[in-house]
Formats: sequence, structure tokens, C-alpha cells
Amino acid sequence: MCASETDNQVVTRFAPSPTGFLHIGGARTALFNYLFARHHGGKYLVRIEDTDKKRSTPEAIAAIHDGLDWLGLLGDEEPVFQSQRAERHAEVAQALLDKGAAYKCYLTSDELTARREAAQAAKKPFRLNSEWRDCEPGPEQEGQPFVVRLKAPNEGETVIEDMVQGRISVKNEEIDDFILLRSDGTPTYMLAVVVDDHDMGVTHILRGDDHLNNAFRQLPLIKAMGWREPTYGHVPLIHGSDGAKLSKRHGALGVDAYREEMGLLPEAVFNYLLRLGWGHGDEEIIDRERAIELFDASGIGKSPSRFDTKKLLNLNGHYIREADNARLADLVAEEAGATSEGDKALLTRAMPELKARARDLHELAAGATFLFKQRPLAMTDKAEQLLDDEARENLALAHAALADLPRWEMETVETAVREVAEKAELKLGKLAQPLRAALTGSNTSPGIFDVLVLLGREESLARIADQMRNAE
RNA sequence: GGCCCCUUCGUCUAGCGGUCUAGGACGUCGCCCUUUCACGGCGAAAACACGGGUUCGAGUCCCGUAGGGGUCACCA
Repeated sequence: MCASETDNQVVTRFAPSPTGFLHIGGARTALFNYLFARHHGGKYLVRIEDTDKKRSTPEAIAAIHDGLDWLGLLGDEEPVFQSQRAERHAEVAQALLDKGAAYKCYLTSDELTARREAAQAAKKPFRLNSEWRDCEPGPEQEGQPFVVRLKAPNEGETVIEDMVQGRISVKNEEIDDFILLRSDGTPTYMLAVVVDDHDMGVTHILRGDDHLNNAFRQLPLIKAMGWREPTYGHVPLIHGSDGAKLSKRHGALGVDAYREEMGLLPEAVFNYLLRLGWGHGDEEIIDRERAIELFDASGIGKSPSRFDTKKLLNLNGHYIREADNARLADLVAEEAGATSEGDKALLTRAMPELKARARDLHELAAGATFLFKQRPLAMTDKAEQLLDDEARENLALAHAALADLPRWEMETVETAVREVAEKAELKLGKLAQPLRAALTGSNTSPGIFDVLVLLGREESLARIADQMRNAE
């Protein structure tokens, strides 16, 4: 690859802070960055923003990694850990100081708080005006703690051509002299992001629009260093189903909860997240390959969207039906009660019938349990109701007919059962429902002939015998 | 409160001045298929927040109003 190609390559990044699990909004941000990079043939990176040592945990880092892995959104390179780059950050702060683009501010946080509260009490907007901005420290400052602040411009305005929001401008007087280096010498997020994005060669930044204001603060820093400005795209946030900020109640769960508790398939979450805040004509079912083909910032909506579990579940049902049978069997084997390899093979064989009836993996597992139950089967209330005296007598008729079958196949069992119903002048349902109860212990299941074939001759006849009663 | 952003069916969205009697999907309701439950098929109800402009013509452009969101840390 030649240099000019490298220069023009799109580089995106997902930069979560490891203070908790990977939540749905973060996952979508990762997805958008991934797709944007892939679509443009670029690179997608992950950076862990663990500048805040107090709030960052190894558990969170692991959870984020697992979540990204599950969704297939791991970075193209090993993740960068921001905390390991503190020296570089400090170096840039020093460079800014040398250029006169930053200054040491000896205001303590107590003083700051006092001023802020005073302004609030006077109902005036608080804007920091540090007297240290244009003042050299005197001898009495010797050895006193200080923070390094950026000397942000006070006049004119800063304009962003945002890929999502369009042209936005903010007056520079609104932009404060934010802190680059804390009084303990450690870099703040605001410094670290800019330095890391530059060093990593990030060209396009897609992030939640809660960062929109930050862009206006980061730009002066980028300009002061003479670095290339990245192209921003601030994506509206995801709200809960009630329109309020996402809370635990409605979707602000870790991605692991989507997998474990909700029983979702990663491709379903992928597709759902893609369509939340992004659209392309009438297309709804979009897999990874198609998404890479279609994804572009122009398709991102400008208004916040609400999280809708029903639609997610519907999509999940679709992807379950599309999924490979053996894979699904693997996924639900334990929960369904399949223990041996033979059980798993049976589960795989039953899967075409089972998967049409489930929207999530737990439903799928529940629908499969009848295959592995031990006789005599426990009946649900509704199954019990199906098995009145007449039904039990009819079961005996079916048992007799089935027991004589030379071959136990879909066609033969179906013919036999239908003949029994016909001879006894019963509607098929009058025979099928009791059979279903006897064979599965439930009133709902796959088609009764499928059940018969799946269970096999021996088990089927035994289960029927368990419930039948011979006519007096 | 200051600043910034947003506003099409309940929800996600299509729409980029005339093709909109506003399209699709989820959800809801009805019908069909049918041995149950699903799947599938068909159909219905359901939206351009409001008020002014601009224009021959506005869901589409501009300005207000209302509502919603974001942000104002030595957090990220």
C-alpha cells in the first residue's frame, strides 16, 4: 500500500469508557463505526477510555470485549488503552503550554465551586474567566498545585460540518477553557480523545450526540496543534419505550442480557440496531453483508429513537427461522434438556418444526423439552383437560392402529391416525389433541405427525399407553 | 436557566417542491390456511405538532410557538 492510499483511508473508532457493561447505545455506536469503515474500505478501531481509574474496572473491559465479540464488532487491531498513553498526553499538554495555547491555572476546585454557586444564586450564567489565562505565575505560586487549561478563543465562532446534524455553529465565547491536565498531572478525557484520535489516524468520528458540545471544545485544541480536523457525525441517542432516557427498565441492559436473558441471536440485534436511527428505503431485513454495502452517514436520522422490544423480538424470530438447525440445537440443548449426542441429533432433526414457533431462544428451548421428558409425562392443566374419558378411549384406538404399522414414517402414521378418526367418526382434532397431550404433556406442539415421527415408535406408543384407557 | 439539536401512523422509518387520495416494517384488529400453537397469505384502522410566511404549488424551504432531547465537572 502506498502512502497516499494510507492518507486517504477512512479510519473510525469506537471508544467506550469501561465503567459498566456494553449497553445498547454503545453497541449501536460501535456498529455504525464498523459499518462506516467497512463501507468505505477503511479501518475500524477500538479504544478503551479508562482515563478515570476510579471508575474503570477490568470486569467492564471484559464485558465490553465480550459484547463486541458477540456482535462481531471487535476492532481490526488490538484495542488501545488510553490510560497507557498518559505520558504522550502530558507531552502534548506541554507542547500547548510552550506554544502559549494553554496556561497554568492556580484556581482550586473549591474556588471554582464557590464561583459557580455564586453565579447560580445570582441567576447568571456561569462562565469561567480564569485570571491566570493572561497572567504569569508569581513567586507565591511556587509549589502550588495547578491545572493546565486550554486557551480557547473568545471571539468569532466555531463551525462544524457534521455528517449527521449538518452545519452547526457555536459562538466561541460559549466555549470555556477546559482542563487538559488535572492538578495531579493526569490527562483529562478531553485532552486524551483528541491526542489519541490524532495518533491513531482517526478520520471519521461517529458518536452519540451527547458529545456534540465536546466537539466544539476539542476543535480549538486540534487547531492549536495544527492537526487535521476529523469529520464528525453525532448520532441522536436511543430513548426508552416511554421516551425518557434509557434506564434499566427498558433496554439499558448490557449486551450480555440480550443474549442470556432475552435469548436473542446476534444477527437479530445487529439488524435491529442498524435500523434504529438509520434507514435505507423500505429495507428491513438487512444482514451484515448488505449492511456494509448500504451503510452511509446520509441514512442516519436526526431525531432520537425509541427502543422497541417487540420489533427486536420479531426480527429475532425471523433470524431464528433462518438459522442453521445444528447451531440452534447447540444453543438450546442444555436448556431443552438434551444431554447426550443422540439427544442433540434429535433436537437438530426437530428444529425445522420447532423454530417456526419461537421468537427467542428460551421459547425455542421450552418448545423442545417434550422430546426429552421422562415417562410418565406430567400433564399441564390444559393437557389434562384434553384427556377426558372419551379422549383416553380414542387414544387406545390410535395406539392399536399405530402399533400394527409395518413402517414408522410421516406418511404411514398420518394415514393410520386419519383412518382411526374416520372409522370412529371423529374430527381429526378430537383425536389429534389428546394425542398431543399424551405425547407432549402439553396442548401446544409441532404438528402431531411430526411429533410421532420425532419421538419414534417405541417412545410414542409408550407415552400413548400411559394415558389411554380401553373401552369397557 | 444559557447554549446546541430534534419534531411524518403507538414505535422504527420512506419521503430530499408537483408522481402524497403520504409508502414500508413492528405492534393492534379482522379474514384465510389448519390437528393445537406458531409460520405463512390477504385486508383494515392508524401520522406530516401548531401558526405564519416564500412559491403557481410545501410533509418537503424560511421564521415563530409548543413539545422533546442533549450539554453546561480536576466524569467520560
